[in-house]
Amino acid sequence: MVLQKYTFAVIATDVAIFTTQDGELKVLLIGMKKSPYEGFFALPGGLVGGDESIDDAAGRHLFDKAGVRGVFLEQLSAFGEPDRDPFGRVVSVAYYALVPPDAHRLKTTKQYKGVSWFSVQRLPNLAYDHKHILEAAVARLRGKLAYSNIARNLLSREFTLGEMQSMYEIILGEKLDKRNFRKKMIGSGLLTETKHMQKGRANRPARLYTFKKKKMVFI
Amino acid sequence: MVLQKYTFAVIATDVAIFTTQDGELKVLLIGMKKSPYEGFFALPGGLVGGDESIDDAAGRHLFDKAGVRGVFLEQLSAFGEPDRDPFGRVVSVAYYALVPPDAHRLKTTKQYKGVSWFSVQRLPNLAYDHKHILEAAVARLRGKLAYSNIARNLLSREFTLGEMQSMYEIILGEKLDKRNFRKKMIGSGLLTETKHMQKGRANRPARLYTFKKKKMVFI
DNA sequence: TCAAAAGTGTTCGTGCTACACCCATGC
DNA sequence: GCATGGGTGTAGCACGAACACTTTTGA
Repeated sequence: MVLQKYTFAVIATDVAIFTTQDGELKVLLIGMKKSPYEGFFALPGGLVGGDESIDDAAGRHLFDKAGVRGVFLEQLSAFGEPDRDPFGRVVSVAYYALVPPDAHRLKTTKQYKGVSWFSVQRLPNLAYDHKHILEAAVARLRGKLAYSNIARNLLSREFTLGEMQSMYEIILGEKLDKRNFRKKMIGSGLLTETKHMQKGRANRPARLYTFKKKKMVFI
Repeated sequence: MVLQKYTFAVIATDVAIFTTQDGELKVLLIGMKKSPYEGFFALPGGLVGGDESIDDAAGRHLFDKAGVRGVFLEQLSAFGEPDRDPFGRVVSVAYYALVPPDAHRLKTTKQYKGVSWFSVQRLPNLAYDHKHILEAAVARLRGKLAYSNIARNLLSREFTLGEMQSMYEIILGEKLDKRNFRKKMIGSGLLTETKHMQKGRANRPARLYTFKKKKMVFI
């Protein structure tokens, strides 16, 4: 059990950025070009600056890659197997972020070339231990949905109960009963009914709701 | 937002080791002798070796300081504020561990000089950001108690339902109803009734129970 | 008029809560 | 015999689950 006096490591953050789109839970991935991972995809992330907190670094990488700020961002776990990165000893502190579906215009802009959304059901090959990280992130998200209101971070400012329900169904991977869902959500006291109605759809217009408070509430 | 190409940091682990004793939740702390923290106490921990995973390092420090192996040990979070350690850039990956009350004989042995248990209700001054880490650990423990069976890791192999209930009360910080608690625990199917009875106490002997399975079950 | 999603109540079972008294032992 | 913790049942309530039809719009 002999140790060198000090072992230094590079500190990185990787961020699993989730959104819902087309009835699926999607995560942002970046195509890699460098050996030994050409053709693989990776979670956005990068190094932590020398005078920067890890949280700040995660927020910075989130903004650089997804162009969003001020969204839900929470630490998942640190990943530090000695051989997780062929480059050398890199400890990654993983985060997950939730962005509403109307915030990601990134697919069209040039800055985000090589960046795209993938359904978590159909993932490409992932570099490093990112498959492992992503599985942990999805599990955490699914678990937290049950007893918190983090779901709000995946919805637009105004949303219909139908949209909200389908978002829950996407993440949980199961169908929910419409009447029970509406009863529970309206009864939770976290939503405000607006005066606006959804428009321009070939069906009865749905009422739009907003969340009451900015801050997170754990139900 | 200019970054040096690589920023290196020292990787450490800190472990909040909990047990229950004398009706209180206790945590293991080490008295410090070196400036600028002489007179302060710190969570046991230390550096991660160059070829060692962070999990392994946490287990090693747990064994070195508390003399126990194979107990519950789970990562809490990484703490990486740039100024959290006056020594330099040290990123700490914090863990929490649960040890049964009959496993800690350490107070008497010489090897563990300067190491002692403190009630989480009456903490001494803590070095670094260890107050912050410890608060996070207690909150996690309290939260997990509600929906998992991690409590088993704080009990001896055979235990009475009274001991179990008082352990829950210690951690949750509230009184529980005896009949409801017993009903719920027996009904959970996680316990096995043994043929042994508690002995040598000035009251009616209590039946001893064990846990059914080795592996963790989330109820 | 048709397709599509919105909207709406009731019943049943389960699980949580509150609550008080007798029992077995050591001293 | 007394102090101490062990051991037991029931009633009320809240909550979740199951379940089907009418309404409103655009095409």
